[in-house]
Amino acid sequence: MDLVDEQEEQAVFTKLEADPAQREAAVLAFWEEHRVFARSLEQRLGCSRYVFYEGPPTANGYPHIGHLLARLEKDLFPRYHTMRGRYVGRKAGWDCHGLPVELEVEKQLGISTKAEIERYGVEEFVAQCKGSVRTYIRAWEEMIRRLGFWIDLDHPYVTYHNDYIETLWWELREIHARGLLYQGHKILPYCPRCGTSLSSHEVAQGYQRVADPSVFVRMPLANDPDVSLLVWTTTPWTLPANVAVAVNPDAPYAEVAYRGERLILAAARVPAVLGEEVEILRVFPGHELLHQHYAPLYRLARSDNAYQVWPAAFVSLDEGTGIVHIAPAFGEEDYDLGQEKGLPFLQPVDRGGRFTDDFPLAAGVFVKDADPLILNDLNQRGRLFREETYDHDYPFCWRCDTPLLYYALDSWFIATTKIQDKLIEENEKVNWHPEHIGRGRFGDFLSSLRDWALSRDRYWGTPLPVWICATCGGMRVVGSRAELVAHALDPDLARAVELHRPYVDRVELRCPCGGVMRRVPYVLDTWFDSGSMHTAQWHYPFENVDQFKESYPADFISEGLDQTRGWFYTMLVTGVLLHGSAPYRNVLVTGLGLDAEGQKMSKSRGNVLDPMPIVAAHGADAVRWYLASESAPWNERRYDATGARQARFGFLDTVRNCHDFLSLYAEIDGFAPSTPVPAPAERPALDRWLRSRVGGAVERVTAALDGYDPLTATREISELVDDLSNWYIRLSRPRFWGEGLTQDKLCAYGTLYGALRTLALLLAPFTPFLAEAMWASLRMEGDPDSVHLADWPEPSGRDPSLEAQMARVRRVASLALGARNVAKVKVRQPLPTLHILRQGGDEAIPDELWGLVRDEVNVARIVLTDSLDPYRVPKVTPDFRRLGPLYGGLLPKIASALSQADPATLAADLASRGRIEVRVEGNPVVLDPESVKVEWRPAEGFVVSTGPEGAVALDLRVDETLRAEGDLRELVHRLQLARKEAGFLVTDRIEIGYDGELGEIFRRFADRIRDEVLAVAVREGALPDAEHEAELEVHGRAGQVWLKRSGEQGCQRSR
RNA sequence: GGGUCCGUGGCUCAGGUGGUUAGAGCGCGCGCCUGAUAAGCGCGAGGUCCCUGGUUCGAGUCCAGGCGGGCCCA
Repeated sequence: MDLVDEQEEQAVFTKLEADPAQREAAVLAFWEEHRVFARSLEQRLGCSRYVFYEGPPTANGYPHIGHLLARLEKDLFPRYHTMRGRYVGRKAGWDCHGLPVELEVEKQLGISTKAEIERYGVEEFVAQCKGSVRTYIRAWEEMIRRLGFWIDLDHPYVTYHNDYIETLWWELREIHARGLLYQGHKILPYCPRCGTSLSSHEVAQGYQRVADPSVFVRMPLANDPDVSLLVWTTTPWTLPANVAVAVNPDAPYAEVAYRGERLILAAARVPAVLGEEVEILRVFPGHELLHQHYAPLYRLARSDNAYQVWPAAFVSLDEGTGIVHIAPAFGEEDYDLGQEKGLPFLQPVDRGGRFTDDFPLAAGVFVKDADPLILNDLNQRGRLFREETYDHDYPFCWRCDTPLLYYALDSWFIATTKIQDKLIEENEKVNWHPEHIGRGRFGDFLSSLRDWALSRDRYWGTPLPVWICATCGGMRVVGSRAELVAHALDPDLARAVELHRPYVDRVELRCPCGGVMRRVPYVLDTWFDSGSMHTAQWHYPFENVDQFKESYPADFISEGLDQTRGWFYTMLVTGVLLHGSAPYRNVLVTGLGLDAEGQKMSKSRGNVLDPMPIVAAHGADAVRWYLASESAPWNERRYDATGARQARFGFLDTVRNCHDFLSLYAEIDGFAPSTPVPAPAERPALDRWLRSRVGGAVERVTAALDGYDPLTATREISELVDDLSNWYIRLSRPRFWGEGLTQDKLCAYGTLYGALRTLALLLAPFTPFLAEAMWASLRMEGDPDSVHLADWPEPSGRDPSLEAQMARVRRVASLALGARNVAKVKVRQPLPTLHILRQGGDEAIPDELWGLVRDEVNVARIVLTDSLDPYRVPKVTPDFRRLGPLYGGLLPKIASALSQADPATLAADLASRGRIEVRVEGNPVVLDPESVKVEWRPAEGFVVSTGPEGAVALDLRVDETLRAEGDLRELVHRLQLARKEAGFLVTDRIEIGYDGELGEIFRRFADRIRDEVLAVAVREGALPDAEHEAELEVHGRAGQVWLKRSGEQGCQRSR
């Protein structure tokens, strides 16, 4: 199927392919063959830009349905703004470096430690990383193409390419030039499995709730061993490295007697830790404890300075004992205190997280596994006071799930804290959707910034471009390939070298002092890669200076909520550092994907839903529409496979049916887009209404998309389609049935055609395939060959008062059909009158609109009335619960009196005088409205339907004329069914023979029957050569009919 | 412990600035229609709007507290 008529002849409407897979395959081929994406860009060259940045997928796993939502937004808005006349460049990108990729390769190779990687060979390992990345990129490309996500996959930025890395080097030299790059020895979260530190935004990805030990130990005072300091920790494995304890010097501490021993702890903590069963011996300020020595748990430190009490501001009185265990190697505050007080630094744990021989009790044991050994030992030695468990959140490695340890490490940092104010200021200019992310989650993060720990002790990443002189210690941050070559001992090597480990490590530089400089062994936090794409995607400043300048900052980015601390953050930092302003203006945050049980979808949990089978079954449009229309983008959502199914059958197929309805009749009538039709203002009210209705939808969809609210946009489109299908087309069907292109029919064609055209345009960003297929059918000469090359529609033809009147008329029709339903009277049976309770504005509604109700409800006339009381009767009964206590035994008599009184009078009195009076045993009884219940029942021969939006009464009294009319319609219906059973075409002319009691109807309505069922002859008696024969019964009158096709077939078609 | 979002019929979700009888789709039940027909339409059942207080003539909506869940941070 080719979507375009190559001869550029008058386009002819075609039924749309019903199978989504085939339809979309044809559209994809069309896009490919006619370079539609490229042309959608080319035709906007020179127009104002709408700048989009692609957040690069991490090429270390297959895409799942949770990734689709952000991808959809990233396609939808660029498509929309392209149609609005902007140039929306969309460079794809791939995030290729980092631990995740190394981890994948480790798994494939069946290894898990850095030592094994070294043995395997870094060169080969890095090559494997590259290969792994390519595999996943291909899978992503396939998904992106199939879903109709338009992004330039042929010219992506790739974070492992030399050019990309060169820009990153340039950035680091800039940062260094401003004095913001430094090397520090800090306590950092460290993954012992991966053998590297993590930055705060990485740590943020991996908190889990776990039960850890909560341990109290005794530290007997050196000068009074009968008294022990009570110390609390949740990490028993750090106790061997204890070198001090800290107290709050200004807080009161207590010495207490507890079960025969004497303990010291913060007075405020006594009740929580020791309960009631305690005797307070004395209370004294914390500073009295300062410099007291205590007996260590393990004497690993030899210094005299060890094992005494120090003051510290961070000591909390909200938990623990107010006496804090200090191990400088394992905590940031501990480390700082150690530096300040010159405490010994014990590090009995190696880089793999195992105790060293310095601590023989658990040498070689992973620290977390050593907890029981240590606790058991302390218990035996009488130092363990209490052991409990404690539920809290503890950070785990975001990729390999190993518990992180806090470790003193050498690392390179960017001093983000120095630009904190600027970051906050720039963030305030960003338009966040939803708004609360920007000030809440993200704003909070910015106000509690730490310096960015940039270096990683790994292999597959951007090499940190820092060379250090072995002789003088001098340092150079290399900012370009040229600079590398200029200072290299071997310039040829430097010119050709791949900017990766281990190759780049072989490049040595000459130091001004004459010494040799070697590169430090680190690679960068991979977030620095993706976070720099605003600049590095262009290889700026080495190339594309103009490109860069025209596309900074982005007008629009959209990624998942989990990128708050990831890409959103690192982009902001690098953008502000290098260019002095936020790199994006509008951020649309998408919610997380959960599985059907509400669990976060993630590769490690194994609960990911592969979108491709769903796409194969229901189509990309169905998945897209489902994602866009289900909920606000930022809501987290549970995915289930039925969503796309519903979108397909509930929405897309309705759209398709609307289109196919047009094409069916247009083919019969030979209507084409170029066929002249009456001007919109000349058309019937129904047509003018639809035009206004479409114009309103255009207005509202446009406003919603301008406000980054795709949910409202889809809702507007859904309602439009519903109105189109269930009101306009339904009511207009008879207009298409008659023969020939009458004026009215031309009006209907023109209107329906125009509505479908606009609908295709509105749908284009959301369901680009269906929109394209519709456009291929609907486009006229001079139109672009793709809907995606067309301009977004302008609202036109608005007539708000007509829309309001139509809304009113529809509600009346709905009430009336409800009434028929209650009365169980088929719509085929005409009824005499519909009485409508008058509302404000009803007088102004033209009869043309009421006529639609008349036809829809099948009544002879419509009457507006100020009261429905003539068509219903009240029934007044006492409120037994209320009156019982008052009247007791008299109540049944009151009830009987009420039932005998004239109900209409009672109701009228109640309404006009607010009370009613009945006589019971000769005495008057007065009842107020609260004492009675009034139920309304329809009067004999009527049915009344009321709702919040109005009320109608339907007269069910059918006279002989109407009865006969009903018979006719029933008979015609049966004959049409018989035609269909016989397998005749809709346009076939037939002959009919009849026999039996039915003859009465045939004789009375012979002409009308002929017209309705396209019969050329109707006569009594069997047709000898009948093609079809049927027994029929209409309202008790039985008979037989014979059908055959006549010679003059398909005259309508042949015209 | 802090921040933030969410908690509305069986399911998935809407419900600006508080205002009659709280909606939609799907599912379910009952019908209608039959020249869009492996389509179309209507009606109905089904809800303590998480809980408790408060403000108000009036609270799903505003305020406070709590409970449950998600995410993020300590």
